[in-house]
Amino acid sequence: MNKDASESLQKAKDDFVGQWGAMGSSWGINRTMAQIHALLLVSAEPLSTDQIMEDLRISRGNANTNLRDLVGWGLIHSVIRKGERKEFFAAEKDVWKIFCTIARERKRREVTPAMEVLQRCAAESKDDKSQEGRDFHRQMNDLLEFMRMGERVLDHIASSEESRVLKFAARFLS
Amino acid sequence: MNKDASESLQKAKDDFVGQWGAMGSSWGINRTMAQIHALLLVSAEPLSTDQIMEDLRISRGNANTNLRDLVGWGLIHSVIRKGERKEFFAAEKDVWKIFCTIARERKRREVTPAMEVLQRCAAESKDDKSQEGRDFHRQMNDLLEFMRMGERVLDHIASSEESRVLKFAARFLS
DNA sequence: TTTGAATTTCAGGATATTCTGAAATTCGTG
DNA sequence: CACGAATTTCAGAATATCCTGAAATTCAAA
Repeated sequence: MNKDASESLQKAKDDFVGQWGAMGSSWGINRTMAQIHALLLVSAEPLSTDQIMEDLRISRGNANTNLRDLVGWGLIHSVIRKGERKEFFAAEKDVWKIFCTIARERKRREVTPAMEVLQRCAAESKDDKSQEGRDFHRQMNDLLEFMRMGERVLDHIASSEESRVLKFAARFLS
Repeated sequence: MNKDASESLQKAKDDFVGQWGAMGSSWGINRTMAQIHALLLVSAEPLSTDQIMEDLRISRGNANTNLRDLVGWGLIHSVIRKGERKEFFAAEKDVWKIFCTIARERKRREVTPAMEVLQRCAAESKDDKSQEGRDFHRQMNDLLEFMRMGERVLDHIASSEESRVLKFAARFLS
C-alpha cells in the first residue's frame, strides 16, 4: 500500500482495510467499495486505479466502478498530477466531514424516498373514518413526524461547525 | 390483512408493506423481514404465522425464520391467546420505542465490532514512530473518538424520555 | 490525424443471500 | 403415553448481487 511502511504497520493497515470491508456489508455497502475507501483513508499518497487493483487483488472493472461510486458519494476525489496521464484518488480524511457527507447522501438516497412513501400512505388514508383507517393514518403520521424531526436535526448538525455540535452534545450528556 | 379494512385502506396498507419492504434492502435488512415488520406495524390485531404467510405469499420456513429474527431484534413479540394453540405476533408501535430498539441493536451488532477493529489497529500502530505510522495511528484514533462520542450520545438519547430529547432538539435547532 | 495509454462499459461467470417445501421436532392435550 | 397441531430446521432451488476480463471508447500528446 505504501512502500515506506514498516512490515507491522503494513499489517495493521491491511487489517483495517480487510475488516472495514467486511463491516461494509452490514452497513449495506458492498465489500469492495468499503475496502477501497478504507485503503484510501489510510494511504499517505493518492493512489492510481492500478495500485488499488494490485493492493486489493481486484479487476479493473470492479476498481473503476467502485471508485466512480465513491466519487459519487463525495467520499473520495480524483487528483491529477502534473505530467502524469493517469488519474489518482484520495479520500477525505476529516472524520467530521466524512460523517456529514455520509449523512447527506444517505438522507438523499434513503430517507427522502421513505418519507415520500409515508406521505403517500398518509394521504391515501386521510378520509377513512373507520377505526382501522384512523389507526393506520395515525401510524403513518407518527412515523413521518419522527423522520421529519430526525431529518431537521441531521441537516442542522451537518451544516454546523463541529465544535458547536460537540459543545451541544456535551451539554446534553451532562 | 384485516377483513374489516375497506378496499382503499387495504390498498394503502399493501402499498406501505411493499414499499417498506423494498426500502429494507438499502438499510441492510432483508425484504421479507422488513415486510413482516411493516405488516405487523399496521395490523390492528396480532397475526399468526399462517396469516402472514398468506398475506405476503411466502413459505412457512421463510416466515418462521424472519419472525424469530424480528423477535430477536425486539421489534415484535409473540402473543399467546387463551384457548388458542398457535402463536400470534404483534409489533411495538410506538415510534420512539422502535427507534430506541433499532439504535440499541445496531450498536450492539455493528458499531461495537467496528470499534474493536479500530481499537486493535490503533494499538498495533501505537509504537510506530514513522510519519506513516503516526498518521495511521491518528486516523484510527480520530475515527474511534468520533464513534465513542456518537455512541455516548445515542446511549443517552435511548435512555432518556422522548419529551426531554425533543426539548433538547428544539433548543439545538433554534 | 494517428497512436497508445487510460478509462469505461457490460455480458457472462462467480458468489452470496434468500426462499421453499418437506421432514424432523416440539409440545399441549386427551 | 399417543395423537396431532404448531414450530423449527435445513438441503437444495431460486434469486440477487458482485466481479472479471476483454472489447469499446475516450482523450492527451505527437
